[in-house]
This record gives sequence, C-alpha cells and structure tokens, in this order.
Amino acid sequence: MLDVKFIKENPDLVKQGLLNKNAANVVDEVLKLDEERRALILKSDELKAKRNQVSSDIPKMKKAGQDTTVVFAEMKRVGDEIALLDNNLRKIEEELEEMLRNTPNLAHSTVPVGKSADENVEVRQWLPDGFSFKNDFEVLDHIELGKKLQILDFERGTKISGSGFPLYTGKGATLERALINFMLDFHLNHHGYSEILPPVLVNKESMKGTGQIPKMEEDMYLIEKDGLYPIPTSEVPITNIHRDEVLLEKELPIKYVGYSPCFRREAGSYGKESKGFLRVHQFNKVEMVKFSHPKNSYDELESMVVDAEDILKAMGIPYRIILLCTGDLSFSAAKCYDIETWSPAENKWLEASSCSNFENFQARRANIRYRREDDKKLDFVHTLNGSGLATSRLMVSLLENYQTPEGKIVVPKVLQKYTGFEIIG
RNA sequence: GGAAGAGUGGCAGAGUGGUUGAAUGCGGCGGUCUCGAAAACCGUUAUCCCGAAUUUCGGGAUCGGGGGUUCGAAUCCCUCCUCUUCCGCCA
Repeated sequence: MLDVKFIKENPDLVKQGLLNKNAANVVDEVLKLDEERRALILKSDELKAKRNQVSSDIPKMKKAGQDTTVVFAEMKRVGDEIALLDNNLRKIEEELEEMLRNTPNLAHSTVPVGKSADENVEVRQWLPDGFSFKNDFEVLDHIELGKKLQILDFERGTKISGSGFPLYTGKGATLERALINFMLDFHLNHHGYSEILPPVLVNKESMKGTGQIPKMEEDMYLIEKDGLYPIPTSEVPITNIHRDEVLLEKELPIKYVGYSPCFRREAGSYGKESKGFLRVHQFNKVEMVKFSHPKNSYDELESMVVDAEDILKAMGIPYRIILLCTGDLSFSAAKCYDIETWSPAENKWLEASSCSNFENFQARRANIRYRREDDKKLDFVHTLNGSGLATSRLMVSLLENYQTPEGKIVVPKVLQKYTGFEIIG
C-alpha cells in the first residue's frame, strides 16, 4: 500500500509511476479524500477535546452540588455531532483505504519503463558446458516422456481432481520429492536461510497482507465454509509470519525458505499453454522470503536471484534472467527478475522463478516493522520473495534436457543421492 | 461439537462507570555512587492520527476486534475472534 503522505509530497512522481505500471491514476482523488478526511478529524477532535474537558469537570460540579442537567443536554448534542462527524470520517477513510488497497506499488527507478512483457530485458544467460540449442535427435516433450516412462499421469490426475492437477507416479514422484529436498538443503546449507513449513490454508487477513486480495481474488481458491484460502504461494503464510510485529534492527535480514504446494485457479487462462505442467492448479514450490532493512533491500534482491541461480547451475539446467519492465511487474512488486529455464521440446524459455522486492508495500499492509537502533523509532521493513524454485516448470526443463536419444532420463548428479537411482527408463 | 473461565503497556499483574495512557513489580534506557562493576537510590520508559512551530509543543484515538448503553466506558450490554480447563470425537 502506498503512503498517503508520500503521495501528497510527490504527486507528479506517483502519477508517472502509476502510468508506467498501466494503473489508474488515483492521485487527485486520493488527495481530495485525504483533505476531506483531515478536515473532519480537525472538527471531531475539537469537539472531543471539549467533551473531555467537560467530563472531567462534572465530578467537581457534582461534588459542589451544582445542577448538571443543562450541561448534560449540551453534551448530548456534542456527542451526537461527534458521532455524525465520525460516521462521515469512517466512510471517507474506507473509501480512501479501498482506493489505496487497489493501487499497485510503484516501480523502482532501475526498472525499465515498458508497456508489456515484450519490453522486458534479458540480463544474463547461463548455459551448461557443451549445451546446444540444436538437438542431435528428435526430443520428446515432458508429457510424452512422462507417459512413456510412467512417471507422470495427467489423465488420471484429471480423473481424480480435474485438469491441472498433476499425478506423479513411481520414479516421477521420487524425483519430485528429491528436487524439493535438494533445493531446501541447498538453501539451508549454502545460503543461510532457515526452514519453514507453513500452513497451506490461510485467512483473509494474510491474503490482504501480501496483496493477493483484493486485486487477484479471482485467481484464488476459497473454502467458503471456513473463510480460508488455499495458498497460491508460500510467500503468503511465510511473509505473514511477522504480520503486526516489531522486529529488531539487528536481526535483519531474516531469511526463510519453505516448501509448500501452491494452488491457483488460473481463471480465464485456458489455452494452448494449459497442457501438461505448463499451467496447473496445483504445483510444488520452494520459496525464499526475506525481511530486509530498507537500506539494503536491493542488494538482498540481487543475492536472492543468485541463490536461485545456484540451484540451476548445480543441476546443469540452462536458464536466463529477465528484468521485468514496469508494465509487466506484478501488483505489489517494485522490482522483479524472472528466471526462465530452457525447454528443448517447446523450443522456448519457461518461467521457473520470480524474485521480487516489494519494498515496504507489503510491510505497510501487513504492518511489519523494525525498531531502529539509533533513534528508537519504528519503520517498515522491506519484504522480498523468490521462488527457489517452482518444481513444475523445472521438471519440464529437467526431463527434456536430461533425456537420452533412447527416451530415458539421466538424473542430474546432485539429485542422485536424493533419488537413490541414476536413470529413469 | 458441548460446558466453564479468561483476554489490560516489552513481560507479569492491579483496576468493575468520572483528571486511568492506565497502580505495582520485573525488564529496558539515563544518572548518582565506584578505579571499574554489582547493589542501592533518583529519573525515564507505548503506538497511531491531526494541528502549529527550524531540537519541541498542543489536541485526539487506542485496555483482543466490531457494535451498543451513557453527559462520560478498560469498567455495563450484544456479537465475533483467540486462549485455557473439562467432556466428546479424531489423524
């Protein structure tokens, strides 16, 4: 959530920022509502001050045996007027809150301005030794491989739950579990994160805190009976760990890594990308979350991207880093890098990770603060998160890149101690 | 799911309608004492909002959340949430 004070002090900057993010320009309306709000507070506070004064006088009057009926009648009127003003105030504040909650975060100054994904910028690319975009043999895609090797069963997944609910079988299930364990261990042992295993159903407050609600509500599952949301990413529960808390400056940055299944309705996105793993309703993801000091959150973002890259390097999967332009940035993000892995069968890059700095946008919504050492004041932390990584897209690249001409899968070296086998097929 | 009880400042814990933002203790911070430290003593110790003013001052709000009664609510009423204990059920 943007700060009204900041909008007030930098209206033009915010207007341009919203424009860059393809968002509605609400600046003038926000400022107007804020002005109305302050005027009402001024009047209301004045009357309350009067009421407080009189209230403290009443015991004295009673003690002195004075008649209070006139004062009571007057104060009744004052009370009614206060109630009226506060009612109006609440309406204005709700309207303002609603508007701000629906207003996206602004992009950082280092983010390229652009309308859509076409204007994203490739930052770097990494390819394993001996890698070639041309294949010596006819490659199978992950669906064909999954079927042939009996490790993925999309048809039965559909029978059990519906389309987009993958079923892993045999060595496929083992490989998936190996991936998750490998990634968790890697971040724990080499990158200094501590592990979280979060609840996968969260309440509305948590969804609001990280910004999935209200803007993305249509894409979220909801268990109406209990008012709980299956999480679209463990960013939600993990970031909300410190909702309404005050952290110590010296404990920053706090770095968590956690595995969870993720649930997304993907409403309205059925199409050619919906086959196999490319777009699913349930997938597994290892997520990194950081609570950072505002002054070095951008360094933390860079190192988080490197943390995710290390996983891909260790597994020998070709990838590239994309810096998202302003128009392609998500609602809450100020800056975001996507990591895309190569799919030889699709002959294209697939988004396997997204690492974002939200600055204090989420912290403001979720009220996550830290106390400064020098002046003892409270300030909002910066929150970041990144997939490290999503197994579904990763599995596509893994299977397709590691297939042999005979249609078998070689298990990447680093995963072998987790799988207990070296080859599938 | 049923019954009973409870939710107050960083923590513990008073307060049941009128200078209560809130006693007291612990903790934290500053000081006196000391070569230094401990002890002791003195002082200080929340957050948010509004308004003025170049270190600050004034006002308002907040005692789990929301609503109500009242001139006035931490205190009374309603409702929701959470926790504890007992019963039931259960991986």
